[in-house]
Amino acid sequence: MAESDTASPRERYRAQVREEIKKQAWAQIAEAGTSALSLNAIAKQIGMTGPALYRYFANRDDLITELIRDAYRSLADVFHGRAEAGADLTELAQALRDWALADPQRYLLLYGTPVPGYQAPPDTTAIAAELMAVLLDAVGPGPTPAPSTPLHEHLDDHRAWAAGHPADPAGLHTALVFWTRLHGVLSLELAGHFTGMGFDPAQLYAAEVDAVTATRTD
Amino acid sequence: MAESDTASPRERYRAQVREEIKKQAWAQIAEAGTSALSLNAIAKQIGMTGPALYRYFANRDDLITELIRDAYRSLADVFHGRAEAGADLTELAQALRDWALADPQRYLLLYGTPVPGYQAPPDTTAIAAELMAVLLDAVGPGPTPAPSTPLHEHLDDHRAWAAGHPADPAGLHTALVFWTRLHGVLSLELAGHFTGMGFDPAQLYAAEVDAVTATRTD
DNA sequence: TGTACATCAGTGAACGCGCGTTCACTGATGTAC
DNA sequence: TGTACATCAGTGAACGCGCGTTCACTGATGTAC
Repeated sequence: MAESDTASPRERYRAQVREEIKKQAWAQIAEAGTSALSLNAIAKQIGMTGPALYRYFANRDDLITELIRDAYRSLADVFHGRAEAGADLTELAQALRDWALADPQRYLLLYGTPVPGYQAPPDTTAIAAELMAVLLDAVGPGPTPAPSTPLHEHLDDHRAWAAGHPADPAGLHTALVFWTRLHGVLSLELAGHFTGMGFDPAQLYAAEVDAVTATRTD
Repeated sequence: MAESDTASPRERYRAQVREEIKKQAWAQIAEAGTSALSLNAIAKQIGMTGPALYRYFANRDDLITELIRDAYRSLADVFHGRAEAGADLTELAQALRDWALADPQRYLLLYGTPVPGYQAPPDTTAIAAELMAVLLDAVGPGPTPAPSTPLHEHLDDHRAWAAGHPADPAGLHTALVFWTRLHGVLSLELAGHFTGMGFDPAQLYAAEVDAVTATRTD
């Protein structure tokens, strides 16, 4: 930890307590969802009184914002790490699934039903854009000539979200369906909508991954 | 209304108040999500006191259950109606999208992040199975011979959820991806994850619908 | 048609609870001379 | 090395609020003779 060299003991202690608060917050979210997250309950859990938390977070929304930021950061780090190791779309998809299953509520905090009345801070959308960039890199250049569709033209006209990435329109499409199709399977699985149906969601997921990569090699 | 012939005035009044309670409940859900649904607030909104609602619903969970049931019923009715009119997968997909956009929170109540600690009653899963049956009917018989994949074999081995429907394995797959892919686009759209990206979700949805039907005509 | 009784919708008070948040304070830790 | 002062983490009491739910009750509506 590079900070511990320059940080004073007090600063290190502060950082430690902040981490403990967040850890307990995640535990609570995992148990009963984000809407049930309570500052008083967290404080009790770590042996403090409620008001003490206000030394570390301005208020409840501030804490949630930090959790969302951490979650995005965590996923972005995983993606970066895999991408630097030369991962293709299939490996990124596997990493996404592993990350989601490791902590379902963390995934749902980012991509599930939004917390009512909560507005995400601008820097989280910046990290989301970062994720998109990794995805577009992994999509890579497509076979030429890519047959153009109405959607491809539409995406080519509205590519602001690609943040200057030079992907061809078909690549933009592939990145989007990577996101939507895998989210489709994952979110229904995490919400428990497949329980009792009997089949293995992992196999459906794998087939969707194949279908996504196929949009690129057709 | 066939009931109004046999129902006593008191019974009709009861049904009327029940409807009003549910209507206000939906209004509240639309405004702040299901977790913010409050019996006292509903009562105040319709000019009653809180305890009065207990004449109509045993408790808060009971009311939510009824709302979920109504939502499933509504979607199932739409599907049945379109199917009887001979709708194909594309038209069912359009109906699904229209239904979801007409009341996003209603869609999210069924397919969004589950209410923590809430257990859906068995009869809602029965309606969900009904929806699947309509979908499998619309998928129809496929081109022969359908090339078999590992997933197809897996689905053929775990087809309990198809409730005896004679669909071929490829058809089971198509029905599943109809569900997961369209949910993928819809849920991200409803959660606001496309806002600010600039492109039109409807066009991405349409392309996904085409891709789903293509899994059947390949 | 009129009276006696039963049904039942809705009220108001109350219970116990937990929430986020503020505020004045104590006491330990760190800093400056 | 020792003393004086500043910083600041955490407490405990309090505020106002809304929640789900129960209970004994009033008063209107329906039923039976």
